[in-house]
Amino acid sequence: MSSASKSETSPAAKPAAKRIRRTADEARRLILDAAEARLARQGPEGLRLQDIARDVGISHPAILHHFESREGLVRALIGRANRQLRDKLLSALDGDGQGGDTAYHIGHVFEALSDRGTARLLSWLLLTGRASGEQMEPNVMREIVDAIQARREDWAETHDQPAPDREDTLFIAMLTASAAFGEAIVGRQLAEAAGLDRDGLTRFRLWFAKLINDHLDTGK
Amino acid sequence: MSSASKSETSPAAKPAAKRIRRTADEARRLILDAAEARLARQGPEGLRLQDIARDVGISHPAILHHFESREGLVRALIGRANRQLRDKLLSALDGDGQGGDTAYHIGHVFEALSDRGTARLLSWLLLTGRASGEQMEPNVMREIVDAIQARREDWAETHDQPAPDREDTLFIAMLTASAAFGEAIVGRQLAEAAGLDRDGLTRFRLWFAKLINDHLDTGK
DNA sequence: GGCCATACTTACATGATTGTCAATATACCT
DNA sequence: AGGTATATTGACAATCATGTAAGTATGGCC
Repeated sequence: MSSASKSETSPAAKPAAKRIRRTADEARRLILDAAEARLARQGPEGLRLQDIARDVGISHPAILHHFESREGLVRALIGRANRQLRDKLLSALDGDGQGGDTAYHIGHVFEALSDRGTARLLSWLLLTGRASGEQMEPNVMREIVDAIQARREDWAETHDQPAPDREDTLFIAMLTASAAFGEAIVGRQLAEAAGLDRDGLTRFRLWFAKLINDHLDTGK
Repeated sequence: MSSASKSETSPAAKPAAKRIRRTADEARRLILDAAEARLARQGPEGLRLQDIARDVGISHPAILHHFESREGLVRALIGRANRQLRDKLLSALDGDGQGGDTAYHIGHVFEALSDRGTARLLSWLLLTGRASGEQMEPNVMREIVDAIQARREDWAETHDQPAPDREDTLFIAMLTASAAFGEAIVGRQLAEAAGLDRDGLTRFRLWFAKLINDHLDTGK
């Protein structure tokens, strides 16, 4: 009845002649990678210790050894995803090569957020009720808004325009974040349903950047 | 170690003196309601037959009796959510009291989509890999785009303007859908992280409607 | 009032999944 | 080389979730 799901036996492990021993960090990294991949592909229900272990090529107690419990693994996953997202976002904003092109940065933020893996991971966490909100991106969100706002104020000053409203900037950020998240989740289906071709999504992102750009120019 | 999750024993059922017997339809409805509530609150992992049964006040085999299997229940849930969303969207577009105010309709669509329950449910389905895309809203998406496009063309004609680009309309719809979905999932956290008060989200929606409106006026 | 269909229940079977434990092997250090 | 810390394993235990079977009670119908 189902096409392809459940256990998904990976044809990896064999009689396993010699035992491989990694450093703890390396092992943790591999496990988290595998877990993240499963999560992105199959959703929360695909997050089974046995499966992840098989993906990595180890036995499942090894995972418990490194993370104590399944919950521990999940928490580690949350932590790493948060850090990755944070880094991506901040570096997206750091790209200062483009002078005052705010929309350019918005585009980068959009891409950072709409990365399938990260967005889906975080979405799941939010849907599950984890990600208490404090550990989310409380400061990051503010940092980003501040960065964009600073840019807009610079631009306004050099062009002899009135200073932009801060809430307007905040809303731009929220829209970008929401849209990027949403796109990561329903984007494919939406595009498909609308009969949009492969690079339709690319055009969509450009269109969005332009929309924001126009708003920046006209709005104030 | 966890705040409040797991089984969440509802203090409902008691020695249950008399046995309640509902019509099959009524029973199915109650079960689906309970399942949907659990899903919205706890995510996929909260979708356990025992828990749902307890919520309704019945025993878990009763659920199996009505839906055959857990999968059957999930499918029924999908079907109902799709129908509900479809109805909401179409009725949002039917509100023809507002003449040619396209943004007004966009706002309604946004609200229909960003309903927490529905959006989270559908998100989970998409994340899980169900919702094959055919059963999604293939025609609905097109219907909506067509409806908006028709409106825009009417408006353009009466105002002696060039006809609007259809892809532009499509992108507006995609942005609205993505943003609404995203908002339903990360909206709270985002607003919280940004230090936005309770009706900040309302202002955000208005702001978005205005953004679209401006685009409609200026864009072409 | 008696009969029938069926919503519902209790008790049990089955399978899968997390977690524990003692034992083993490998990298590193002296 | 030998010793030690620990990454890793296989076998087992405990729990839990779905699903089955058989019997019970209730509403509708004649």
